[in-house]
Amino acid sequence: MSMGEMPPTNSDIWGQSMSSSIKKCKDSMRRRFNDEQIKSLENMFSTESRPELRTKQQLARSLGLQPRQVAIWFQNKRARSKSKQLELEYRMLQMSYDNLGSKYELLKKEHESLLLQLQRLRKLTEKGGTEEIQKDGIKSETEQFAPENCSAEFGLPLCEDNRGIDYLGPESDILDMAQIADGLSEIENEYNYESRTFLDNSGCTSPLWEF
DNA sequence: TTGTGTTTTATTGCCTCC
DNA sequence: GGAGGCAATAAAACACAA
Repeated sequence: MSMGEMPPTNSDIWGQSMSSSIKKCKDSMRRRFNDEQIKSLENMFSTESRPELRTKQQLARSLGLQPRQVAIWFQNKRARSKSKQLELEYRMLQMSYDNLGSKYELLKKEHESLLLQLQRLRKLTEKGGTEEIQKDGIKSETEQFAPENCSAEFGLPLCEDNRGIDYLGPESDILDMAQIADGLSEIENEYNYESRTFLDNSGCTSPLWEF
């Protein structure tokens, strides 16, 4: 096509009644819509993604297109829009998943540290208290578990209120805690199993899922 | 220039709704 | 049953690196 030559309009190309040979020929002359046409179509789409037949006919007339072309454009546009939306949702879910994963790892570490603490405490109670240990010149257990030492000892973040090990209360309570620790170990197995399936839980109400 | 990947326009076949 | 929508797909148009 020479520079000054007018390109065939889309309505010239897309007659409704065409023989297959003509259709093939005209098919090979397919043109993309021009900027003005795209702009108008986009404008209409932004206000109404499924316009009525009459609206599509009016738009087609004003743009020099066949109504069918306009209908198809809207159909394709809806499909593109939907896939973009899906892509966006996928990215958001991915971010949420990563976020949840790192949170889980933190909780797991904290859980392991707590189990370790309980094990040490259990040993302490089995040995019969702190006096014997102090006799051997070893640092007293209460000293070891002082809040200021907890973090360095176990790699465990201190409690927000810095209650540390004192929070556990008297030794009779510690015995109960040791029993709980046994239960915890069993629960941990289930926990690990559930952690593999927690994302399947459609009833999850965590705010992490709400953007 | 050409090979390749992406985008855009159009078709086909199936489904739903009135 | 016809109209319109959607998913899948074809094929032309386009972009771009080598």
